[in-house]
Amino acid sequence: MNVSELARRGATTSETVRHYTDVGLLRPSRNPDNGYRQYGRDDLRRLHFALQARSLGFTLNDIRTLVEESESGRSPCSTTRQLIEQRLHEVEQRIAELTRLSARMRSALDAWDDHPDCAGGDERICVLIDSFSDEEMAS
Amino acid sequence: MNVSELARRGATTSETVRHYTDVGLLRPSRNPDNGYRQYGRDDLRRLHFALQARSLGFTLNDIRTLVEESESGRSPCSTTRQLIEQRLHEVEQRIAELTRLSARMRSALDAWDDHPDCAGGDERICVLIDSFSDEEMAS
DNA sequence: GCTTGACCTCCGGGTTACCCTAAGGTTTGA
DNA sequence: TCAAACCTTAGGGTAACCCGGAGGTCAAGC
Repeated sequence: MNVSELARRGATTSETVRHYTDVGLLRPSRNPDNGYRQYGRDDLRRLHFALQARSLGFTLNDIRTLVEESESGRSPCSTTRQLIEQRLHEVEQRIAELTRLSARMRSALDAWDDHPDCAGGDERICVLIDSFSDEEMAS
Repeated sequence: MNVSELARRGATTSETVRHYTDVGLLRPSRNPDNGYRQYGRDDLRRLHFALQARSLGFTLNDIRTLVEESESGRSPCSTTRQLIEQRLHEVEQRIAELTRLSARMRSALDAWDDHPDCAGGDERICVLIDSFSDEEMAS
């Protein structure tokens, strides 16, 4: 496989494949005739993994660590475990936040449709903005 | 309020406040004596809103549009509505993806603990990586 | 009155994970 | 044989910041 085929199979772009190669996540051999990168089955697996881990918010650096450790055949060391646990925890928080915020944005939008009023005075009320202005903690 | 106080009240950093100011989201006056930025109540509201909208994935550019339109006192124009609907839709998808992926990562981690085996052969099995390798679509 | 520490200003470079362009070489199909 | 569609490297650009330096300002303590 060369760049564009790996990209296609991984449902990503050639640039991303090249980038992951540059940072050492993918390790193609080179076609001696023309210098083209040549990827194998493992690269496709790594690419799949990397893309999903990226989506979970791991950095490419962390992903490289995970890949290396996974391929070493050892059990994850405690720092690696922590890395994952930590991220998983953050993802849970993130899901909760996204859920909360999107509900808020939705109702703010509905309210905005109903009264777009941004009363002219000094204490103006702009529905969309004010509904995010933490007035809920006002006792 | 000057920079650091606004930052504190918005639970963010001074750099972020300055950045939002640079891109025109916040519009402080200047203390004529020393040139310090001076923020008011509206800036705090806008800052709150901007931070939450950022967290929902809106760009600073889009946020500026939202703020301007909201403060204009008009109802959201259809493109603005679309902007929000679109983002809300993406957030829903994102929540679903994060949920799916984090469950997968969790079970991959558990499996990795159980058998760290990365069999030496050509077709090696690295639990963590392979569990993201889309083998589920293999009938 | 003077120093100290914590602010402030602007400016320019660094970060991450890419994307895009340019200038060239290669391969493939009509 | 020629064009389209690949490939290479090298470089710059992007968003939303973070960080550092050089220098001005300000409130507190001695």
